[in-house]
Amino acid sequence: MKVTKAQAQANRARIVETASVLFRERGYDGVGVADLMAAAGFTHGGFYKHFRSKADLMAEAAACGLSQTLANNAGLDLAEFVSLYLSREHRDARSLGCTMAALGGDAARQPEEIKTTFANGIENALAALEREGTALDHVDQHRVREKMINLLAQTVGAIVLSRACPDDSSLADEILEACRTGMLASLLPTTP
Amino acid sequence: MKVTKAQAQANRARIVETASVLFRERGYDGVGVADLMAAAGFTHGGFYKHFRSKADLMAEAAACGLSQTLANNAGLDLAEFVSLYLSREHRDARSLGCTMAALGGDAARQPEEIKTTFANGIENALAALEREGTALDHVDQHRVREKMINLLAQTVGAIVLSRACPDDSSLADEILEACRTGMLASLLPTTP
DNA sequence: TGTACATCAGTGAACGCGCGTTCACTGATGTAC
DNA sequence: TGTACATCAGTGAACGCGCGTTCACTGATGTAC
Repeated sequence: MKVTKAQAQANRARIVETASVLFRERGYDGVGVADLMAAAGFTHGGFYKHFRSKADLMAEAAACGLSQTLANNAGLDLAEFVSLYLSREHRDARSLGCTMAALGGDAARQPEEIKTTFANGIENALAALEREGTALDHVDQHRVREKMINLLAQTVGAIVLSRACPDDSSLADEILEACRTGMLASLLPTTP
Repeated sequence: MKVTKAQAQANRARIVETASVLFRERGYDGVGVADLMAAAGFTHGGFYKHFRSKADLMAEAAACGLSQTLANNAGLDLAEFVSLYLSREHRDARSLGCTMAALGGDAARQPEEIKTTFANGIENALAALEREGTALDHVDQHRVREKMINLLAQTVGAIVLSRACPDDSSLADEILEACRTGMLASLLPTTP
């Protein structure tokens, strides 16, 4: 049952994408190689024709998820980004949402290779945010990067905390609302 | 080898405390019942004399860790809290640091019981922060809770992101610094 | 262009291992008299 | 207060199970002639 080179490459990419989704949904330890391969439409044995180990795939899936997160939010201005990111829809769609929020906590316990991947993902996210922040002329241009780090930390933290609450929890919604309100206000010119 | 009632109760408490530390260090899936009991100074068989299941212990350990976090930061004003929370020392001491930051991401994938425990922990943290925020008379008193949610989300998010970076990463330190600076500034009376 | 053969992506059984959990047992504690 | 017995926290071997990984095999693909 060999397959064309192009097909094999496409299959490999499908495994990585499937993994990036399943890991966000269930965590690195919550997805087995067999689960993963079945979800991608294969049997588990073929896994090692594509990857040296599960850890190797984890690193690739993290890179895939992080760049997908970046692409999902491309072209948004800061207010649009904050509104979408801090929506109930994003919070409830862990498997398709931000990889930093879904797996950032797990990354801390993973090998250096995965942490490096996350650091690159954070840098890329900051670069995109800084581009938008620079466009706001009422923001102190010497502090754009600092402000964008504040913004990223608060949005990621808000999603993490909101998801840690029970599904029907009013606190979960309040966290999103408070951070949305607070951050949108901080993006406006100061009106004393 | 029976043991006095008081001793048994103390042993049980030691298991819960040990668990709350190990879980923060390695995550819920990274600590086995046998590991845990050995770390607490017992053999694994006795575990089920104290707990119905590992999941039961996880909920108790979460409550223990969350209230320990609260106690650790009791009596600090907001500026002191921010400075300590966003220190490298706290970031690097996962096993003794904030449970929300260490396990908040994992809580999202845990049963409702654990999420309820986390929601209570978040509420308690907010209550403590609100008490301090109310003391600052330059803060709009109608928005104290909102501001404290912003503060908690940003501090937790900063630790999560900083820990996701490689150990020697300058980005990891930059995140802490930027959030410390930004938040301490936001706690001062506005000077336009 | 057609034929013969090597390659290798994908299959599915099997591997050792560590997990959560159970269980028969031990022996000091706590209790009944 | 002293003796006999039931209790039960803690022990350590054993359980089934699912994990990551390996392997012999299959058969279409890709290549050499």
